[in-house]
Amino acid sequence: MKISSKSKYGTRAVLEIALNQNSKLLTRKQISRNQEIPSSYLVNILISLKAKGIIRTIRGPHGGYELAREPVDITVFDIVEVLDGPFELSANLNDEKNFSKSSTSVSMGVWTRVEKAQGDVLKGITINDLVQETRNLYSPDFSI
Amino acid sequence: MKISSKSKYGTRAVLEIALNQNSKLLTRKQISRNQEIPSSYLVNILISLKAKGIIRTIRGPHGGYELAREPVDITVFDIVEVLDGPFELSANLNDEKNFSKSSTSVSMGVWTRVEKAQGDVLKGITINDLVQETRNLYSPDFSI
DNA sequence: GAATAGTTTATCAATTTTGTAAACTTACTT
DNA sequence: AAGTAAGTTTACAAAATTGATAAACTATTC
Repeated sequence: MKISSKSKYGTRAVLEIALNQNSKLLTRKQISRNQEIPSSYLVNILISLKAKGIIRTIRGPHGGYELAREPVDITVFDIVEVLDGPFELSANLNDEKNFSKSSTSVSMGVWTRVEKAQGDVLKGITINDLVQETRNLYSPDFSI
Repeated sequence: MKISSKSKYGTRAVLEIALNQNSKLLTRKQISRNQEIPSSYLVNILISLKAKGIIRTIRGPHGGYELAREPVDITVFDIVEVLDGPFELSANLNDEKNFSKSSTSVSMGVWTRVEKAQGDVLKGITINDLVQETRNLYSPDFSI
């Protein structure tokens, strides 16, 4: 799997929405401006995130985007899988055809292990974690 | 970082050379045939591997390729770094420009952790490991 | 010096990624 | 009900990357 800028944009967009979840809906324009993501590219990303049930929308005037689940229930893996997925381990199978050859099946095991490690890291980070980290950076705890 | 088929070809090529290291040099044609890698694509891969000191060559008739280091001293990370690198963690810095913004620097931390996890897996697997695994598959130990 | 095998360089086609545009739908407001 | 602000859908296109190929070149052996 690859983590393209689409996933990076997507993660920042969801984080942006999460950071404002108590105030109001965010419009695409606001997300685009605050996170410096091309607005017409952001369209595609938001649509995908909605389709996967990560964000929710309200149309019409005063509409916008909000989270569909609690930040603690959204992992970065969820976002990356939508935007750069599918993250299935079997993806490698199509890649290296002749896996009857033992050297091929052995090397395949390497890529499988790498993907698993990636996935584990991404599954271990929730949007809530990122919100907390961001708040800590913004107003750090200056306890001596 | 992404692991393209270039790295996959490269790993199989080095493994192929390692599996034959006691017998003789392997020509590009042999590697190409045995591992089903397009010969003219393999050229580029072998050149890169040589430049990085992973393999060594002898030119002229009866020439070919051999390992430049012991299989136990070549990790898959070495190979992937040559062919899909650079694997530097700072690569993300160019990616997400405005990292003065705290949400950006927070999300960057995610990708850094993913790359680190990937790298750790790749650094933990040597060509010697792959040779052993391949031999085990080829003539397994049938102890009841 | 002829044959073999690696080297270098340049190019090209296919794919993927990134980004844009325009017509369309929904829903609020007056 | 009309106007407007928002999200939706579809299609397309530019840019970058990847995968692959070819041809001229250099070194080495016999």
